[in-house]
Amino acid sequence: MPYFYYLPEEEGDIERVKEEVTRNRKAFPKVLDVTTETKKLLGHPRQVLKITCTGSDVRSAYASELNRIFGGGRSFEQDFRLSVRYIADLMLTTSGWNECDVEKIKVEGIAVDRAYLATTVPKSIAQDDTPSLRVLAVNALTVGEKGSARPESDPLRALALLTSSGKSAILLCEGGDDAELLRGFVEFVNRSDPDLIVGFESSKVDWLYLIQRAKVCDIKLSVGRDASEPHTSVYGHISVTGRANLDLSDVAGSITEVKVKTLENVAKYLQLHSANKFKVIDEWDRFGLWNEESGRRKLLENAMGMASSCLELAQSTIDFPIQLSRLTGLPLDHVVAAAVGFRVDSYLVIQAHRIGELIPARNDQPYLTYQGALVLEPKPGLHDDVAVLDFASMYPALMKKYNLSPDTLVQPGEHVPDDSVFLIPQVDHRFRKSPDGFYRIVLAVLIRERALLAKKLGEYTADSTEFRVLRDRERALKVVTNACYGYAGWAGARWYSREVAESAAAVGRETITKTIDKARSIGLTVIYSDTDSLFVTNETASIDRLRDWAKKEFEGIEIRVERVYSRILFTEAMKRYAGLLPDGSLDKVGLEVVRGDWSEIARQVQEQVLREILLHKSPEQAVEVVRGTVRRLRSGAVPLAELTIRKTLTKPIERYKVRAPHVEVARKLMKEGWKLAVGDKVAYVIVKGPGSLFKKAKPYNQVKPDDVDIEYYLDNQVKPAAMRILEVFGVQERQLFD
DNA sequence: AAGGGCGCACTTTTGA
DNA sequence: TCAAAAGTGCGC
Repeated sequence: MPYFYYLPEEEGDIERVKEEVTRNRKAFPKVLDVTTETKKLLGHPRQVLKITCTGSDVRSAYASELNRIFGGGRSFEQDFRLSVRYIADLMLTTSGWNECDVEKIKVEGIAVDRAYLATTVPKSIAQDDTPSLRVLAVNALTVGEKGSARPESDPLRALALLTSSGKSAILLCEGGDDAELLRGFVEFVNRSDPDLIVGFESSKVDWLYLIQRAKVCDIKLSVGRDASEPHTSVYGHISVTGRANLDLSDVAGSITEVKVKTLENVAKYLQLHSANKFKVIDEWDRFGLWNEESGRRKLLENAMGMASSCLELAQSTIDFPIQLSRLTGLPLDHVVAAAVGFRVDSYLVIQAHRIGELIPARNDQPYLTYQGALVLEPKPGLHDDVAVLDFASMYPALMKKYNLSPDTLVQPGEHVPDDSVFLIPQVDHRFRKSPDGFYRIVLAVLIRERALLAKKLGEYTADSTEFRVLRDRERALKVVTNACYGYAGWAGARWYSREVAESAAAVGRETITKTIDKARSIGLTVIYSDTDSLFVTNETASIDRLRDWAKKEFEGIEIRVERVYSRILFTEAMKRYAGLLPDGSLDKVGLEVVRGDWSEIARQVQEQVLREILLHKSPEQAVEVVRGTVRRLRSGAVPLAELTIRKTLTKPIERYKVRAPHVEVARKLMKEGWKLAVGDKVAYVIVKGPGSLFKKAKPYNQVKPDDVDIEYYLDNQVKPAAMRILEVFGVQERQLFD
């Protein structure tokens, strides 16, 4: 049954409140039971009332009513969804196994193999295997005559469907009526009865379109296991009852190596077999293709190729979200859609419940910034044989070590013995050494579990199923552990504490500063440092000494050699460098070449320059390479695709205060009927013409090769990308041009 | 019905 | 003409 907690302002009031809630049936008609319980509020035991109701919808109203009558009291957990309540109370495993006694029953209208009535309370059991799940991949083809397709008037042209058991269908809309297509979709889903439904950007594109079209055609999109229709739910995802509907672009979002996150790019990066079976075809090219036979065939083949890639992507990546779901207690479809902060939040809620803590509501606090990490100015130039040392999980380790937590924070002015607290340098916050704070309790569990898993991993070979399960579980633990620091500093967090985050950053700075000083004092050259890492000359004896020193000095926080560069190049800029790894590959950090907002031609030329420099130490050759690119550009031989610049719309178009090129292009496209939303990338090319740059930016598909402003690309793309590196070697700009 | 933190580099626009 | 502000995307 739904319940919430009420903590009166004065402890003595508890009986009075209890009496009121029990007797006043007029104000609290749906109260079922009231009991007194001992819970903890930030570690302090408190007597609270547990008020059980007959409906979940009245809890918030009753909580406010109590506040109105008694004033000053606080209520807790009145906004919990019942499903969350159930999972937390029974400590059930999400996306895992739980056990209970059952009786077989018959139910109507629910598409399941068998139905049982639980006769005992379910209990989580230690069983790790994942059953094989039926997967359905969906890809919708929309075509708009002028601009983006509009669900109010444009029918859904086709729908590619493919299941893990190999059934496939392309549902086509002939003429203007897609009602038959929609009915076919509902039938296909129900016949194949998938556990997972997957797509790419499906919550933003495919489902929205399907739902809208179903409304227009007055068709019930009964694809849930209870024949219900899809509905929008938390974290902006689309929920299908009884099935997990996953938008795989959420999974792809965490792959930082892929800059433009199209299905095509993700599939290629992951080397999926299906990667070459399709190409993402831009919206504006579709209308032309759709209206001629070979084009239409291509579009349909492509749609099926995308569905097959979605299926493969789901099968190859689903294990990690499953482990993340188990760890955080969020259902699979929620955990995929939820941002990092909400994953941590859910994990903490369950842990808090486990130790009897009252769970505060999420409420947006006023936002205060604080000083963060330390970055050292690099020593510019080429360096041979450089080791990168770093502290493993520095912030969580420090939060645990110094017991940084809202419940251990000593208020300013509060008198406590100096030796009973950790005094944090620079920021002067104090934290009690005991008892263990909430973050310490939670982080200790996370860190211990992870160490255990790492050990267990060694017992299996890398190709075994067990290994993969354990590795994904370890990754889930890592993600949640490392996000705790950011979570603590997030104003929307339930356990938000600027002091905690600020202190973690401060002890982080202290730790790395001490280590830098020590490294220098024992003769290591420190070339660069950022947050928790140290780039030093690779002298193993001294590094071992530093490691031993750190082990003693920081007890429990270890330095490891993360990697060694045979050769590394720094400019004067922080957070930007490139290194040569022993296997001959280049590691590029922060430079234009890894940024998504530079043209391909600029990135290419920088990559080539870096190669010449790092592999052959030859600025002269590098200059030749750039000159070659300059000639190619001038001759008009560089295709438009390499000149396209992409920038993201980070807010609604009307909120922009500045006429930036990508914003202007977005405005133009929207006027022409294209749909653009926050998060979309705008692709443009700079063309010849007078005036500011924003006047010369054109949508890349509307540009003819002769229009391109080659001078812009020479001066503002190729030159800066190349000179960023070459200026370190004294190369002059004019050497790049004739 | 939502999206962890700060530090830094860099381009382009804006406004004096 | 120039510094500040806006905007983006990166590193950790």
